[in-house]
Amino acid sequence: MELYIFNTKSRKKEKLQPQKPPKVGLYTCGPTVYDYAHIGNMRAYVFSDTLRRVLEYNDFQLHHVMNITDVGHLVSDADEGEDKIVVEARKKKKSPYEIADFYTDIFFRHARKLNIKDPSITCKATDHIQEMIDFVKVLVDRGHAYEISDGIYFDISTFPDYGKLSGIDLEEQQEGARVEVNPEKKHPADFALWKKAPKNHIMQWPSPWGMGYPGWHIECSAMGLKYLDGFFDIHTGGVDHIPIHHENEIAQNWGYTGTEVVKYWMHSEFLQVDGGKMAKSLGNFFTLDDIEARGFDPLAFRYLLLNAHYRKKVNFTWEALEGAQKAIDRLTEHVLKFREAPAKKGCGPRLQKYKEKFLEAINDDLNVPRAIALVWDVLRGEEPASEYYQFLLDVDRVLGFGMKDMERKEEEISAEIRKLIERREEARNKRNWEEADAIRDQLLEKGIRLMDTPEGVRWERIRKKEE
RNA sequence: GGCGGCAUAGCCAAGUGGCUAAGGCGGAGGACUGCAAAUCCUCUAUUCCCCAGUUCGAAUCUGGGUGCCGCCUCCA
Repeated sequence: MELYIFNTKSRKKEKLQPQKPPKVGLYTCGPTVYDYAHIGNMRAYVFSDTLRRVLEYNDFQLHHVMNITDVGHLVSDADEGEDKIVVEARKKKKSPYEIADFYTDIFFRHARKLNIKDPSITCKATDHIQEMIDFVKVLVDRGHAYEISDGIYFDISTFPDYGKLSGIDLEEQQEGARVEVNPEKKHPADFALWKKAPKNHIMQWPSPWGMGYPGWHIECSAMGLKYLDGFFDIHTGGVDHIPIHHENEIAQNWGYTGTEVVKYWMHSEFLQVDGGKMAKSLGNFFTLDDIEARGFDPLAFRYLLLNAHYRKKVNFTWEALEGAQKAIDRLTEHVLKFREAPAKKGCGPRLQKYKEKFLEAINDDLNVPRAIALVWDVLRGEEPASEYYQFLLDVDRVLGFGMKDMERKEEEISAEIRKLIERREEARNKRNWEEADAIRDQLLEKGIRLMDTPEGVRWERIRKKEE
């Protein structure tokens, strides 16, 4: 079975042919850790996680590298700005390293709640300053970079293919439309490889060009080349990275190696909220903690994301999340039924069909929504049998809903509620329906829903209505 | 100003030339139940933003229109 993925560079689905099969080197542009990662950020990582899971499902040997950007992101203006982490540190009166560690921890906590697997290697920019300096030195030596008063810049005029990835024609770009261009730069699109630090800049390191700190794109090149042994089979990121960040990476990689080191570029689309951009100023800026605070399961959010293709914008609404939560709750119920089911003869051929269709879906540029539909076909269309349960566990290697560990929600209930449930049982035994129903309503008010099953009463906590 | 994307049922969304337009949520009806809940069954887009065209055949291709969104700053 062949795996096809959409390559941003060619704008086509291409058959995956890694340089050294069965190995696949995957690089993911990781988080900038000066603030909370929001649910839009998390979409990008659910995407790269899905990609790696699909690769693993196809028996590729995965080598997955992700960076942690803990330095070098300017506040606003490209030339006059200040490191975002530094600003944050100043505000909170902590060291930049403490700030970065704090948000890194939260990022991984959120990632794990979403069943995002840890990359093989996670690398921090601040741990690779020397590699970046060496990289820049080579670019300077080869004439791809030049020095001006505030730093070392890449000379894009030395790279004829600049703009190819995003299809940008440099001549037609409105130069400095939103940013003032440093007049010392040879071309407005020349970008910083190394910045000279003012004295009060907290994070700075010695370099051949004096004290300073690395430019914004160099870390991915330096660390990626180091940990992926000189070649990226696949490089992922959000679509916002295409025009600047990845374009610049390509340029500097080419300047450094004289060749293209990334074969497939893959980019995930944005998550929108209520059909528009998510922004702090609009008050629709959410983190996974917000989702949990409203009583939702992080995996409901995972379901919501996986229910849409990674190259399509997905519209986040609380109503949609409600639907996703319901879906995953029911999925859980079904999975449990299948787990408890005995073996059954004769499901082999049908099972085979499902397996083929599943592989066909995910290998068609990660069409996970189609794969999920298939799971429902099994859950709703087949008699529970252990063979199907094995199939579910198998596909869950890609979907990552944690089916193996799914359990009915058995949350803690207070003694008071337990007592009410018991009193209702007594009333029911006496066929005192009025009292029993009254207690049931009372419990519902408290967010407890009762279900009288043949095996006795069951209960579950329900989410309180929004607002 | 430049570039790009999208428009499929109340909501979230698959599908990109040809059997009956996936799936989930919601809704309706039925079974079950003391009544419910949960579960199960059935139904829920004669039609894919509009108009014109190509074609034996289009949600899918082409042209035009409308609407929405994003990017052009180191935001995934």
